[in-house]
Amino acid sequence: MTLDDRKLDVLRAIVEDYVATQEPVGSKALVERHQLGVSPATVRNDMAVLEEEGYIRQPHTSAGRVPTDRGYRLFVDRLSTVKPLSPAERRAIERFLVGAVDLDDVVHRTVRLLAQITRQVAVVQYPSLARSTVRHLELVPISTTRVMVVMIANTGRVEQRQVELPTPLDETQVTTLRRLTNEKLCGSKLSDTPPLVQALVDEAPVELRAATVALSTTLLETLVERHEERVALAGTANLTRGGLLDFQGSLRPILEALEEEVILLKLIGEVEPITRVRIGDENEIDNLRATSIVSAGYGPGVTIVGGLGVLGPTRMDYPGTIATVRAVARYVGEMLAQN
Amino acid sequence: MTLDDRKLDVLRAIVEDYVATQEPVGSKALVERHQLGVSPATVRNDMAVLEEEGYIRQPHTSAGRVPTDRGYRLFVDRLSTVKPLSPAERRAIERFLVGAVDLDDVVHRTVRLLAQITRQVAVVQYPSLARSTVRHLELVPISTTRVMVVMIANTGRVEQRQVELPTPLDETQVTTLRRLTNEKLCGSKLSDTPPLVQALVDEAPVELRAATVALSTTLLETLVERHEERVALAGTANLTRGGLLDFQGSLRPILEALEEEVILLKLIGEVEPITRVRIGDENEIDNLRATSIVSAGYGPGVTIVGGLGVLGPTRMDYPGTIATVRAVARYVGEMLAQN
DNA sequence: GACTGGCACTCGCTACAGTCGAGTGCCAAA
DNA sequence: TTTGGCACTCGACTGTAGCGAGTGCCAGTC
Repeated sequence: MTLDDRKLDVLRAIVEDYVATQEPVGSKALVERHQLGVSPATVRNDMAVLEEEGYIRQPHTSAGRVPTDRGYRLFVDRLSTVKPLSPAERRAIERFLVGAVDLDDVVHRTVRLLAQITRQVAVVQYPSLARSTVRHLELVPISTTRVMVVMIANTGRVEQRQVELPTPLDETQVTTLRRLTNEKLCGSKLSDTPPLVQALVDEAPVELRAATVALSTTLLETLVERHEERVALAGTANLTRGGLLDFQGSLRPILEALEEEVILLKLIGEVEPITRVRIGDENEIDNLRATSIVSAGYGPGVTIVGGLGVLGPTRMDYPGTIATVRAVARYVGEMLAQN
Repeated sequence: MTLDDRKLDVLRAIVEDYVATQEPVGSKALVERHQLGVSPATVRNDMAVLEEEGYIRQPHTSAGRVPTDRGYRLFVDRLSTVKPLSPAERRAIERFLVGAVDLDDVVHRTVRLLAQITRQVAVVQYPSLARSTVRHLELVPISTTRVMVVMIANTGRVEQRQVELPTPLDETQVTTLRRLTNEKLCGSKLSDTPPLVQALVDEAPVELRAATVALSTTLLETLVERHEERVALAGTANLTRGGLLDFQGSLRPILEALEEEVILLKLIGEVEPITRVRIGDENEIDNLRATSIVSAGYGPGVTIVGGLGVLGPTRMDYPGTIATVRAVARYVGEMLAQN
């Protein structure tokens, strides 16, 4: 059976009320708070249908209704309109992000901003190395048999590793090596480097061959293979909002999941600029079956270099959260483009 | 009145039992579990005295006794002997720390290790810049009017900032500037740099004067004044251990405090190599009055470059935690010394 | 045929009373 | 100084009863 308009209105009203009050909503309260134009009895009939279809459920026989994950999904897909940000929020975002001195700074400010506006847990991925291009590779001699290689990416990320050299190099040899690697790798995407690095080794003059091998091994191992993603997290205290009602009193599994970078990356590592919503059970991580995640990709212009998002109880203000995440992602992208 | 030995034994037994069971301990249970050689009635008399002196208290009239902060303090100062680490723990520490490729890696491994062994929240401060010396300053041209300055410290920390130049510089000028700054600043402690930076500006050739000013302003502002401390955190999920009994059910204030770097630094930013214990109310941070913190300084050799520590309920295994924190601090120091 | 008012029913929540038992303080005797 | 005994306290648990929000169903109405 297909749901008629009024039933959808009822579902929308239930979601809105439940999100606002955190209490199961009954037929009488519903007609009082919304202009549905029908009596409680009618609403009850509609509710029975909605329950049969799996969009709402009763915690106990004599209680009101609560949306199911499926109900939230329908709400998000068809019943809600994206809430425009208030001018105050808009200004807050702008003010928060200007004056960042540093990529680290941008990321930290962003994650705190997101947590503060949405009042939920915020996660921001650093621009992915795999989607960055090399702007410069610097070799800094630490001792005669050790150099620190510093890679600066176009996204502002800076990564460094120490490389142990098989043979000592003098100053001019380091300079040559620096020139060669930069000529070869500058401007290329990090994910495309393996063949370039190979070429670098092949073309290196004999006396630098061994050093080049050591250098390229480190580069490939640390930057490409274990491709070094990073994330920032803020707002975990917001999980305690709403007392023990959300998450049936146990933050444990959620806090555990949030400590795993791999999991966070899976949640917010977006490839597309689309705002994505994962509701409760739709989530792949078992520990997070009671939460919803709203995430979006960001990047300068149209390319996406990383993801960011927000995690909260399934009972969340989806329209508001979606709007905020989307807006913040856009602003961060602009921030990066200026760089 | 001064406490005789048996009363101290009773206090020690109460602390140990309470830490183990998390339940108020009564006189009968106490004589059953410990060889005190006296009857419950005698223990009750001792307990009355200990309570009068403020070392223990009764949650309610008909309940057993629970140590007060003051009781824990006495226990830590005079009644506990540092528990030697088990060989397994020792091995775990060693295995965990070898193979770290990077300062970031060392810090992250350390903080996870600490959280895992102590089963509490762990905090590790990155080596403080204020106590590091400059190993190398690298200038990387981003455009003709922009350079990225990368500072490499002897502790392995690497910090970078972009500097906007008032006038364009060519390749050779950048090289000169690099040479000048390195000659001036290499090997000096970061906290001692202000006069050196001033000298650098004064001695710079005219055509580099403006650039030097811009560079030194950035250096002073970001590295010295806001002296850029960083911390890593792990194990927040351990706060939920022991159900809602610790922290009277509200993790909120604690999670909030843990999000503030400033607070974390106040807690574990040690100057001395001593293991320090702060118990409950002794803490300056209001949000953390229900927690205890065990912290220690670490560094290569005898110098201290940073702090690390552990945070948990006042009801914690002090001897074990102290031993672990101390051992981890020492191993991290050795790690850094090898570098 | 859709909607509505009425009604019986369910069941979680709260209040209250009663019982149990761990633990205490005190006292007199050893 | 220690100990056994005893009366007392009070939290935890159990069972009962009443309340009320909310439901499903049905007969009547538009």
